[in-house]
Amino acid sequence: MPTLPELLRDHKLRTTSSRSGILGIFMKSTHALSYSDIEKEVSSMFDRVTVYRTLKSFLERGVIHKVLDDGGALKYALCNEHCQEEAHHHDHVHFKCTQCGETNCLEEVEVPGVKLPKGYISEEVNLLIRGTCQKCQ
Amino acid sequence: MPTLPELLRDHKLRTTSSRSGILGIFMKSTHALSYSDIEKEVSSMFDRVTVYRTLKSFLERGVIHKVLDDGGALKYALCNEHCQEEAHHHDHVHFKCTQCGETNCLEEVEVPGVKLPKGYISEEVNLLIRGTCQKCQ
DNA sequence: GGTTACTTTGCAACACAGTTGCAAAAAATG
DNA sequence: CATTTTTTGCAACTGTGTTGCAAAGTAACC
Repeated sequence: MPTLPELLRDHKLRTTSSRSGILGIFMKSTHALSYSDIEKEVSSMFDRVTVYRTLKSFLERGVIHKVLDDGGALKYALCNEHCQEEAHHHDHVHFKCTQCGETNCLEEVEVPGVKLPKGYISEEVNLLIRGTCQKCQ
Repeated sequence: MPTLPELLRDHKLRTTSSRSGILGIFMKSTHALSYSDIEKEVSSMFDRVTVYRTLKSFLERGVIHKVLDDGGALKYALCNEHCQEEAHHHDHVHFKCTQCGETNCLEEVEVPGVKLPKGYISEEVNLLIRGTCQKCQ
């Protein structure tokens, strides 16, 4: 498991205070974060635009990936070993709790193979399950 | 297959020109529609707010369902027999073409069963596959 | 058909997500 | 430490989606 500055260097990103700050938030979070989740923690330190541009850099370099949401705002989560640059399979299973609103990446659950009609070529599979999580019962 | 006014009546919605107009657009479309797709066609007839409120009514009464999108705007599509009020299983497989941007409901493809870790209770499963469609190769 | 009750519409205004251009500040490189 | 390149902050903007309120429309009943 690489350290924070290593993670930035590995993805060819300069170390700046906003990148360290925002990456740190991702590293200590157990669930996917929306822009506003991040804003809340860093609004006094960095400009809105900087937060968005930092997220964009992280996405482009494969540090984080998008997590779909049903209607609400897009969320973001750290990539694990399985979705790094080389392997890059980017198939994800996410669980959104309708009670607490948290979205978790379910690493344990494997994406089931889907047989597409002929002519369709799959690049990325995203499975979003809505329901109730352990904490909220 | 019910007619347009029947469809409205079946879902306990009054017949108004905006509902007829917008439902008509859904009925003749082969793919999921975003708000702006609809806006383009009806902006001269109805106010923005009316379009949003019509979509909201359709969602609440089960005429249409949300179609997830990766980052872009949310889309909407007509419910078929499988996702009507009673049965209401609401599990969907959608395919978004990264070339043309169109999103289709894949009725033929069945949602694969997913084994969740204990404690998670599933209510709705949404599978979004990104890739290239038949038309765009 | 006309009156009443209730729903829907349009307008104005707002909240939030996300983007772009540009000049100033901060990194990396020699 | 000077130069090049990247990153940041500010202002301004686009787009999605919502809310309050008064006016218009729909349905239902006499």
